Amino acid sequence: MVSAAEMRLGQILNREFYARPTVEVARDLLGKVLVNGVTAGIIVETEAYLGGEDLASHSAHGITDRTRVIFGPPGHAYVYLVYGMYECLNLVTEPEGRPGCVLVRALEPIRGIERMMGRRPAARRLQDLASGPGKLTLAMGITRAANGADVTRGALVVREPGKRRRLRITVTPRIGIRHCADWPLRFIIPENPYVSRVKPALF
DNA sequence: GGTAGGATGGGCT
DNA sequence: GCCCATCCTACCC
Repeated sequence: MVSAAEMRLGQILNREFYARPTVEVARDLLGKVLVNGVTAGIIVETEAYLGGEDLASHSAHGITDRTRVIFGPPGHAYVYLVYGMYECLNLVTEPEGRPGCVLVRALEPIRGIERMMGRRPAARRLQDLASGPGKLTLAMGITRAANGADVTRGALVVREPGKRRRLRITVTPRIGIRHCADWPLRFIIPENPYVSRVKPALF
């Protein structure tokens, strides 16, 4: 899926990138490269979690110890535990004070693949390494220790790919939620085999 | 190919 | 006490 030339990485996404409407950031993160230490993967699936009427968002009931990061400055990681077992990585969006974040749901692994496989013994194929929010954090070694971390510097960052490419993007409802279950807030690179699962396109 | 059910613990009412 | 932004295994076509 990815040529050797494309594995060369570009600039780290800066805070301005994240300080925008959540939906724009979610779309624009597709094709970018998530890096944590020696491991890296191309982001192929994201979901936007908004403020306001979006009751699926953790921020929907206001600021708590857990949700404080989502209201904080953009360009930071929000990592939480789901179902008592798995951790999910979000990137905080919008100007400081406004809630919003993007759930990173799937990656096409490009660097540190051996390392990722060691962390994901259940994965039988490359396609299963990081094709889901819980799988991705396991493979990349991202834990709640990274909650609140600045993703514009340090070990955990997002970079431009070496070669920019025009992407086809499909919009679908978000996965695994009860509230606002039909809102068009999931973004995928449709032909990419590392997407977590197929769901009918809306547009 | 497909899905039902269980593991497991924090957050919040 | 209930609700989960999930994943894996077993089992069934």
